[in-house]
Amino acid sequence: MSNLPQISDAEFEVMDVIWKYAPISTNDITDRLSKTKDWSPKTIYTMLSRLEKKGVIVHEKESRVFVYTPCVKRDDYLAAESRTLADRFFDGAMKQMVVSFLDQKDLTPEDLDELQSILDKKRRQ
Amino acid sequence: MSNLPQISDAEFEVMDVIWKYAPISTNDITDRLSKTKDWSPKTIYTMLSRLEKKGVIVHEKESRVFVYTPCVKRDDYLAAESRTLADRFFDGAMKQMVVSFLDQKDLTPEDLDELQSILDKKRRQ
DNA sequence: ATAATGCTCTTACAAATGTAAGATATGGAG
DNA sequence: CTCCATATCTTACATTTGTAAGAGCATTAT
Repeated sequence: MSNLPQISDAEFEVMDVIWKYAPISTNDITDRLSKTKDWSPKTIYTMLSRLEKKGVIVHEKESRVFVYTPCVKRDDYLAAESRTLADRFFDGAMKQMVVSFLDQKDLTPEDLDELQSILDKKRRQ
Repeated sequence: MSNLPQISDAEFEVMDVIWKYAPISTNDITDRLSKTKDWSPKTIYTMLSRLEKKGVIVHEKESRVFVYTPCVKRDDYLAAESRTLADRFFDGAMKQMVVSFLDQKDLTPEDLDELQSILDKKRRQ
């Protein structure tokens, strides 16, 4: 589980639906995705094969359709991606990265308050 | 500055040297990179052209060699990348992302203490 | 039983990326 | 003034990604 394969932007979108709704059939996947994306079902099928080839999802035949399940956890992916970001920008120092995020404009004072209390709890554990 | 072009993994490595040492000549770039990477100088030259075509660096001719300077800030890139990550994994909520980072194993109790005090300072501002 | 429908499989093709070789131009050595 | 070293420019080619069309096969409607 430590060496997750690279998945592309478009593949991620598909993956994300699977993470949310698995086990989920091809048709349900295309239905969900067509709400936000303008992709042909054929395109989505290509993504599914590629994801399966990369080993991050598997399918089972349920009656006559395919039903997909992820083989890697979303959290593991997130962890891998954040480590990559930390490696690139902070020489691997997670803490430094978090510090830099605290500086970013996206956080309101209320957010900071909330973070503070979460941190408090966490330190007490 | 809001719409930064996509730069690839390999391009990023080159970019990072330029961010650190600009203004820097082609040769100095290849020298620096050859310490960590096993790339032909030709390969690095290709990266440089692509980065320049993408508009993230510029060069000046200094006597007979090229000297490169970035046109985008590393911090802006970091901000863009972290926003992308937050969009993907937390529907754009930076705060949620920071919270999830606090949960990650990479942070020691000392890190947490330090974060706490940084947060304290920031909230007081 | 056969045709139509609708899944899945195979193939396609352009753009981006990783990786670099060969061609060309130019400043400095002789 | 000519040649060479070396830096830059052009071209190349395999792989990955975005995007999908067409072929093949199985199930259902007639």
